[in-house]
Amino acid sequence: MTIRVSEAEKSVMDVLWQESPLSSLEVVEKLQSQEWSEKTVKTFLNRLVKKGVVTFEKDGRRYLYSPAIEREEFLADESEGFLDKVFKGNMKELLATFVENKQLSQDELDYLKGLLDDNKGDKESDKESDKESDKESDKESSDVK
Amino acid sequence: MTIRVSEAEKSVMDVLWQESPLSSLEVVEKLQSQEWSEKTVKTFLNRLVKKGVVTFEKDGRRYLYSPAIEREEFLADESEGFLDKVFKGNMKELLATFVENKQLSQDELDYLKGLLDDNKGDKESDKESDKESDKESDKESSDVK
DNA sequence: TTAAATTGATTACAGGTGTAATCTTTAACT
DNA sequence: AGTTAAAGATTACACCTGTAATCAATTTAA
Repeated sequence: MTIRVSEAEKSVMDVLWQESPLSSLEVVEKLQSQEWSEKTVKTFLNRLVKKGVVTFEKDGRRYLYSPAIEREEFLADESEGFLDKVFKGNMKELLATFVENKQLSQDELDYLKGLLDDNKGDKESDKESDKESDKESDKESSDVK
Repeated sequence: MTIRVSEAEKSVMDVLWQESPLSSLEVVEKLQSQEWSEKTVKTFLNRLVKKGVVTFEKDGRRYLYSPAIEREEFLADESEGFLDKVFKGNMKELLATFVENKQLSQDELDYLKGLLDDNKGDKESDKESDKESDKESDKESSDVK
């Protein structure tokens, strides 16, 4: 089940999630830091298309690529898998590991507390909203799906 | 980075972390749910030893295996990697994904709040691991890959 | 003491992944 | 229209992983 996307391929997905559609060369450019040959990146794009997580539309001789799955959905999937595989589903232990090991910043702490409050109040409702990641300082109402 | 332990190998580590030392057959037993042949499990033990994350002592004809790394250390490593690779280091987004997607139980929420309070008290001091500290540094550069 | 059984070591093999190079097609230039 | 250069498709190849089977050494049973 759940889509299998390798590490390197994830990097490619990340650039497409940032902006799309993009030609293969544009993707290559955005991945300069990885020092991958253009050929390598094209291989990844190819594999991603085969896996059905990236689509493309023709534009003359070249393709313009776009993600076929949403980032949030993907992250949720990955997180679920990580929780199960590494922490055997023990959410408390996972949280403890992150909180204790990473020494959260005050900002992150506040953010998290906000999340908790929302979450608690939310316990019964079921709403739809749209947020974008990264909200500095105080947060108000950011909840997703 | 550092230690690379595959999924299947992690399952083996899990049983050794639960109890050790164990003979290969005891490990196989504890992994019945996985429906792996005894041969398969032995392969994993072998690879884990080669990777330096499991040690053994001879007991007559057979080996008794034990983890060579601590579970907490391993979890921290994995978590760090997950944060970086999947969330590109964005801790807030990671937390949000877990909290929002998993609908934490009241129990988990309380637990997390407790963690946060502890963590906050820590905010100015500069100490290391306070929790379950049984820190015996057996620095043995056993690293693969 | 030999044979049998058990245990770890070695080998196998296909599918995924990182990392490309080469092949093929076709838009584009002369 | 023919040639070419660029884009995607195909092929390559070694290492990792899942999943074992077979080999070899050695303990134990006959």
